[in-house]
Amino acid sequence: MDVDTRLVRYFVAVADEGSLTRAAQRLFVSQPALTKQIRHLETLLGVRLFTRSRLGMTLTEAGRALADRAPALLADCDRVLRETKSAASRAARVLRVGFLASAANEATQDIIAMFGRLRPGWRVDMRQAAWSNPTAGLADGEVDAALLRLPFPGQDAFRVEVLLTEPRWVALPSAHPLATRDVIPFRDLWDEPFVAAPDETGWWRDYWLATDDRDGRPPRIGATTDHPDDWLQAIANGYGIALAPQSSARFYARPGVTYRPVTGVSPSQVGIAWPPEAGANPVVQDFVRCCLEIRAEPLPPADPDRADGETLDE
Amino acid sequence: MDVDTRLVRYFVAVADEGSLTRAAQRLFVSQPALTKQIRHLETLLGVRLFTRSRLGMTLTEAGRALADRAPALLADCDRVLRETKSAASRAARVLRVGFLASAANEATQDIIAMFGRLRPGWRVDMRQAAWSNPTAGLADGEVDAALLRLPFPGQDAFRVEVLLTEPRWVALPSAHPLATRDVIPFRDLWDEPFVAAPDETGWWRDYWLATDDRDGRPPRIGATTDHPDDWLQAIANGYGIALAPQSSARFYARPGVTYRPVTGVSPSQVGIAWPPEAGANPVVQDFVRCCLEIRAEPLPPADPDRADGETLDE
DNA sequence: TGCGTCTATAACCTGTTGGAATGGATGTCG
DNA sequence: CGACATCCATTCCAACAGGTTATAGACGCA
Repeated sequence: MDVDTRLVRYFVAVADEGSLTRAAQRLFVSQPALTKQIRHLETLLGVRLFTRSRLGMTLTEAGRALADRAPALLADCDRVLRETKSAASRAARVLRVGFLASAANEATQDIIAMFGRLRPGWRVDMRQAAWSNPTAGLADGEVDAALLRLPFPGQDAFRVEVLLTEPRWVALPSAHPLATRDVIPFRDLWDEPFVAAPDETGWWRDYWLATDDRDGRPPRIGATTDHPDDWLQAIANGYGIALAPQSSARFYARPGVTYRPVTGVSPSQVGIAWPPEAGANPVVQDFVRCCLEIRAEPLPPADPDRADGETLDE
Repeated sequence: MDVDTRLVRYFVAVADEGSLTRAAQRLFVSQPALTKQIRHLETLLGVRLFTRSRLGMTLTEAGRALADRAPALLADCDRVLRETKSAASRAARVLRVGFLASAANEATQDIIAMFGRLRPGWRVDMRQAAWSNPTAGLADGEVDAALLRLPFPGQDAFRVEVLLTEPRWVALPSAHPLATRDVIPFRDLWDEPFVAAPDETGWWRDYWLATDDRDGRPPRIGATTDHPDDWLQAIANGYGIALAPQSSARFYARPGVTYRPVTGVSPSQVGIAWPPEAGANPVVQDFVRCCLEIRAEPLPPADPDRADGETLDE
């Protein structure tokens, strides 16, 4: 009795949504494909999992039994695969650290340097992730730890420590009328077109559109990008504006793009996250400890440009 | 990151056997197919799981990590699917009981009758299994409990109670020279061709060939069958002889087939088995209780033919 | 009556799986 | 030393499974 975990994930999506159509778009497959797969799962088990109606798909008792147990099963599955990949990198003495562009900053090199002293012989492999991968590879075991903007989707399944908190600013085309203002209230930006992250990032996309701070009215989308370079390009080209952490003003400075402080949006946080099972991995623990130490007492700046910007968290 | 459980099972087999070739025949696939699948799993994970050599396949550290965790994962998977199927039959008020032909006997009807009084409204669905399915569907959740000959492959994963112990006899073509003897020492049968269960039953096949009682010399196979009817037919046709529980002499009497007691082979046991998770299912518990009650005090025989044969266990 | 919202079905394309045959490297035994 | 056994890898081919688009059918609602 072999069941592809994909089938189970499909099942969970349909059970969650109560509808093939909606589940299909959440999974980025066509509705007929989902129909077939769910039927396939049912014949595989010899059990009817849903009762169909015009209103959608309702779980049968058997379906309910599976829906109750499947998420834990899938999580176990993911954990085992993560542990396997982690064992491989451990054997090679490589610590894989994922990061979203906006989550790395000046402190990162200090962290790596400190880790290097703590664990000579180990190599840190920093992997930048696209925004469509909001856990930077943590979820599928591609990395042992990740520097992320908080919150991130699925955060509850991981261990997280906050490293810093900083205000969100806005990035505008330099020619934009508001670019001359010193500080911009967010509500003045409600009707501006935004450069957004791809749909499939869900939560992440909404966070950077600040949908919570718009008083319910929907954002206008001027462009969608998946990478910092495209993002800057889109803003410079005037396709739209975007919120960004304050530190982007230094890291992603570019002619044609101007950054300005914004009032009326909550600040953003950077955190270090690692999978729960890495609690048993002393190397990951050491890396996390480096992050926390650097947070507590940043190394003395080698360069005066270094010390501006972040507000330490605590 | 979706991995078919089939891939994991393949991996476990190769890890166990330390060889693609041997694992392939255990899995009843060709060796090239296995080669491809293992490579596929490796590229899927982005991790080398084995180091290849002329001596076979050796686990890498990552492979060891996976091999340590995979069996539990697969067991969880099977359990969840079993529970799903079980929920379905429970909702329909059906108790599914599997049995191997030779494990059902006169007591079975008494058990069902007793269960019927204990659980009115419930239906017992008795499902005879082929010998190629030595757990009678217990392993893949097709049944809630099973009447089996002991021991059976994978027995440790289930709860088992012994119901009766009876000697093994031999079934011969009536025209066979030995058919005139009252009792036959097993060693007189060592060189006879046997009608055996299919290869893939492994343990089960060996048990009924009594390979343990042959002093190391290999059995001769005259024919292979997967079902009682074929089995009787093969014996009647003279393709070979076979060991069988004493009670077969009554249940599988047929012109052209003669049963005789045999000395020098261990007796056979019948047991009731159920999955550990069914401990939470009172209906399964009731059925097991019926089995044990009938074992302890068989109902008074309605027919004089009924009481011969079995030796009660304890 | 026409529209929107569901699921089911049909026709089609492609990638993957599995089988048989074969190759190549390496030991082993007479 | 040569024949043979034992591994894994490769190639070629047939079958199938999974995906897509387009469309049908059922139903409630304005």
